[in-house]
Amino acid sequence: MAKRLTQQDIARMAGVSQATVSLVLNNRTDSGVRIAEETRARVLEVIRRTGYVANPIARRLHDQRNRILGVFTYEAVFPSTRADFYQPFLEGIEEQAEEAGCDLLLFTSAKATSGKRRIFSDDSRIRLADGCVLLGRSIDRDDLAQLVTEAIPFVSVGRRDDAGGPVPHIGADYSAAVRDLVDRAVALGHREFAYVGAGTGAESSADRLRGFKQAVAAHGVKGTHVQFAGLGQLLGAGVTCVLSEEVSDGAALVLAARERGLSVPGDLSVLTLGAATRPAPDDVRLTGFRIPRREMGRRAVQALTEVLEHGTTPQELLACEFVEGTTLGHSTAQR
Amino acid sequence: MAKRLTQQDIARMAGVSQATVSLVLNNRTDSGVRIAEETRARVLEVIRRTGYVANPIARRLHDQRNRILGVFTYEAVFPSTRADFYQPFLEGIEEQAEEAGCDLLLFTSAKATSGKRRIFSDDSRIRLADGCVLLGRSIDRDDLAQLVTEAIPFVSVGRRDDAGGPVPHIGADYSAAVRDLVDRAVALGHREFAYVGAGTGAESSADRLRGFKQAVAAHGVKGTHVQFAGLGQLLGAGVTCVLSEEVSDGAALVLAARERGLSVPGDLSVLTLGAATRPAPDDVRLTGFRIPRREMGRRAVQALTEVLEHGTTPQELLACEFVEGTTLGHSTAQR
DNA sequence: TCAAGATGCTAATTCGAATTATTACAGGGT
DNA sequence: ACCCTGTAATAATTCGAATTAGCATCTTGA
Repeated sequence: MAKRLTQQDIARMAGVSQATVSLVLNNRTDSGVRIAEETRARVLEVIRRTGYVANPIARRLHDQRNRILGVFTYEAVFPSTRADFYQPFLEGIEEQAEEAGCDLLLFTSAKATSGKRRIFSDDSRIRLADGCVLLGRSIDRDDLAQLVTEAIPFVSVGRRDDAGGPVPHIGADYSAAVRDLVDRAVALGHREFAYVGAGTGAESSADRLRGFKQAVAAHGVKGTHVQFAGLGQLLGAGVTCVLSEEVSDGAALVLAARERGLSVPGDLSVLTLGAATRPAPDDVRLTGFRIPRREMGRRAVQALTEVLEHGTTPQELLACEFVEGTTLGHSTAQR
Repeated sequence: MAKRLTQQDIARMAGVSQATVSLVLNNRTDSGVRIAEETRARVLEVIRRTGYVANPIARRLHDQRNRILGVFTYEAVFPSTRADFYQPFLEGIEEQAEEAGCDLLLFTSAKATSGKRRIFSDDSRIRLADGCVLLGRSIDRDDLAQLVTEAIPFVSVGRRDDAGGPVPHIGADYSAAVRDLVDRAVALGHREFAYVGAGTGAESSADRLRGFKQAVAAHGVKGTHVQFAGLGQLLGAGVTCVLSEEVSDGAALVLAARERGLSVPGDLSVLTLGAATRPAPDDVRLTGFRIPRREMGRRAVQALTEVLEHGTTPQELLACEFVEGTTLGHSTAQR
């Protein structure tokens, strides 16, 4: 196995110094650098003959930039059970990284005792990358705080509360999206709402519930929040419009209603708030909104670039697009 | 932007020399190297506090080991149109990398003029990783040859012909899998076969066709090869069993036959050879074989480890598993 | 003829970590 | 006082390329 050629080798063959080879290679013609045409040709000829290519490692060492962007997730991203959730984000991330000429480093080595990955373990490799994109429904508070205090350049995909300082993020404006849904439902005559879902824990859940509460307050209508809900309780409470955090829960409600001989949206409207931690049946076309996952991925990488270049703390919420399904209709409840 | 910490910085903080930090970091306790427990603890404490991680670039410049494995594909892997193909491979790769404690570097930066990625461009970053897994139906011959001549540690997922030397690979034994299918069909009375598909170009295609030709020759039965085939031509030629390289083509043949009022496998048997470059309808349960994609990914990473440790050139073909569908039956052709 | 200026190239340094050779210092034995 | 042996840490060098300062050499112009 022939050892890889170095600039020193080329220099010897061309009878010049290593510095000259470097200058010729980088075509440096600017201030104070001059190489005789004859010499330049001679060096280029040797390079051509040998097929020499500069060692990118050495080059990067000098440039102080690895052009590597890290992607951290608490779990493997490729298994098909996770793919539905991660893929759109990663698609955007990959796209933008490609545009920026950066490679993506997946922190597959991050393994903790419990099986779940941790950003900071005994031998954290997070700093391998120039910066890092964080992906996941919720992110460990301590990890976040440490990222902030250690001033590691990173951007979270998804809004995050402060953790010992503002957390750079590109999120989805769930709050506005939910308000919009309530607005539409109110316009269709609905006055009795229910929010089904955690509404707490992850920021994304809290944001949705907050939007819900703001909207019902603004319209002066009735809105209740339940973590889990059977169809019976909801109907018994006089609810005419249900907002379900989880897509699959919403779909289940629709199916349950139909089994009871009820019409959706004739007797009950069901809206979904886009959370898809579980696979959902695709035969129910729920009305709700689309989370701009791919765009979030793209913007996160762009934001990370800004962090790296200017040390800023970008925070942005992207709008969710209304999705016209078949599960929102006029309220039929008597006033 | 906060500059990245160096060993020098750690050394200053701990009141020792850079060399000491390096020794502590690498836990060097072998011949002639001694660090007092007290000093070691002090250094480790600073490292822990700062979250310092060695610059992979510098590290790699000196020796060669990052615990970073590269993954090269000629196209983006996350878009949903590609995901079906890449995902199972990547799942295996990720799994094994996690086990090996390595991070994965996706070469998203590799961009060429034509839009299609190239392994070796002006500024190839392939050497950033310890080694590299190559993924794709077909891989550029020149790229392969250069990998071999430059002695870059890599393993191809999928068998590859020699390219200026043997190419390390973990492939699927398409040849044997196709022979097995023909064997089964012959046992059911089939004597007139047709192979539909490229049968050339990518090694995976050539292997399938080769297996087909070997099998029909061994059984002394009739076998023709057509790139594309209409159902009419096949039936007109007396074919009773069709082997379709592409899953979607096979499915299309089945649907076409049924539209003509023919029974599959009553009047015609259709086998698929597992190539899935296009999405296929999932309502046709084709008989054929399963390509062990995930296992190939796993083995490829294992093989890469061997390459890195022993400089070997592993070549292995994994068996494909027979898939009992509903499209292979007894031949009804008169003898 | 000599200083000023242009030209062409190279020596030396830098990047960050790993490694080898070497130094500094303690205590023990004679 | 002297040498010897451990012990603990550091100085110096290496990897390959990029860059800056600077050294020769050759023209000019007065």
